[in-house]
Amino acid sequence: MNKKKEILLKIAQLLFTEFGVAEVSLRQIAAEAGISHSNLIYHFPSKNDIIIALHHQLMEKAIGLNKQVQAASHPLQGLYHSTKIGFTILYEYRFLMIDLPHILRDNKILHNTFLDLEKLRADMYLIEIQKATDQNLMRQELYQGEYTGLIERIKIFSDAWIASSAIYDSPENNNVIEKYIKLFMGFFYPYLTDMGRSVFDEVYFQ
Amino acid sequence: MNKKKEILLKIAQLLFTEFGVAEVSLRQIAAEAGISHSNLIYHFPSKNDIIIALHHQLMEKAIGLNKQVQAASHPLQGLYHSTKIGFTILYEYRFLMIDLPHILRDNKILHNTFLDLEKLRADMYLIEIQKATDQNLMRQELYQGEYTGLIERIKIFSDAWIASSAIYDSPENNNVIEKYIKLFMGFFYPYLTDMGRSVFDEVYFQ
DNA sequence: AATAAAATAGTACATTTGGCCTAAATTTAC
DNA sequence: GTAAATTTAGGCCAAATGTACTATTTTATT
Repeated sequence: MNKKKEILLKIAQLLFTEFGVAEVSLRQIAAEAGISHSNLIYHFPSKNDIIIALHHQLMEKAIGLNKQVQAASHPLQGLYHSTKIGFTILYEYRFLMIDLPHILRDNKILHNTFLDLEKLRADMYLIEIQKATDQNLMRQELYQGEYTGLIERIKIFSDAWIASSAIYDSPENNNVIEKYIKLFMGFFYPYLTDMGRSVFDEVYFQ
Repeated sequence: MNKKKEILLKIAQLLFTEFGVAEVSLRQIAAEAGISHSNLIYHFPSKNDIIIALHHQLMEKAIGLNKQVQAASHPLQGLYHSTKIGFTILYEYRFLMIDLPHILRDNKILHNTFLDLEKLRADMYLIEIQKATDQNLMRQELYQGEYTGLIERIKIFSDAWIASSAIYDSPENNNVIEKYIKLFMGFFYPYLTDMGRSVFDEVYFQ
């Protein structure tokens, strides 16, 4: 990726975050970058191209940083750390999440990428939960599909917390990430065994 | 409310649902209604006025229909029925939920109305949970603020399931409401006592 | 240094959109 | 039946936006 393009993307990202994707025009981005409208178009023919490039950046970061947390001592710790990192990265690119339904509607490629990624994540959660039940950290299902349902709820939460934050949290609040990580971890608590809870407390309150 | 205005609102609602609020212009709505652009503006000076009117309709319906479920025999039943009705109404006006962050950002009045309503709902949930623990249908909190966290997650889910559905579910799927009601009810299951679970199964699988 | 490629700016155009004003038509009220 | 009001339509304007084309400047390559 070109140095110049990265600067332009950074500016676009900041504007999108502050005003929303729909409210920012290519001309505004160009003005903010101190270049001409035509020049911006030379680099990114349309707003969609900018969004795709930013989305690509996000994916790269997510993959890169996730490698650091492969070796977790137990499932709950891995869950906690990958959540923390994932949420932090996502928050940087929160304009994507706030506009998610629109962006994906307008963009078949991103939509498919997104669906693939979500599928991977769902599988990952299923494996982690499986590990946790094997190690007697989480209890067995009380009914068929209980944990599948949990994962569905988790997915919705993961996609939605940023939009929710935009509605409920004041812009000055800079503890939002912690707040939503805590809420996220709360999803698992009622499924934990006694042993699971003591491990959980240990991980969570280091 | 004027008869003519109601027709116009219905048309706007359908267009918003199909294409999204941002993508529909006043001229399109007017064209669809078979009237002139100026005439539509005579009734609704701006798109915002249409959105506010539709939001008002939604509130009226929600209040009206909720009166029918005041007398529930026990907390879980009340929760289930009010969820069912609430979700059904909300789905009719799903364009509001899909665009929620944008609409509320552009509209201080709606934003405040929304926050007030969410506060009421949170209180309602707290009361229902209190009732359920008193009647030994739900267990006591395992830690301070456990149920407050649950309610927060429930709120996010309630605000987000429609947007999530727009991403994950195919448009032909007309069982989405049932799907998300089921997921919603799953929030409570791990907190239920043995007695609570038998009551739950009774309510849920009538 | 010369030449090709890449980057930048300027301009112009068509389209869309919200807003505004005026005039005609229709309905309502007396 | 007539006057007043409400409702409707048409036209016009200004701003914004995406898009395309051309010309100039800068950078890279040899």
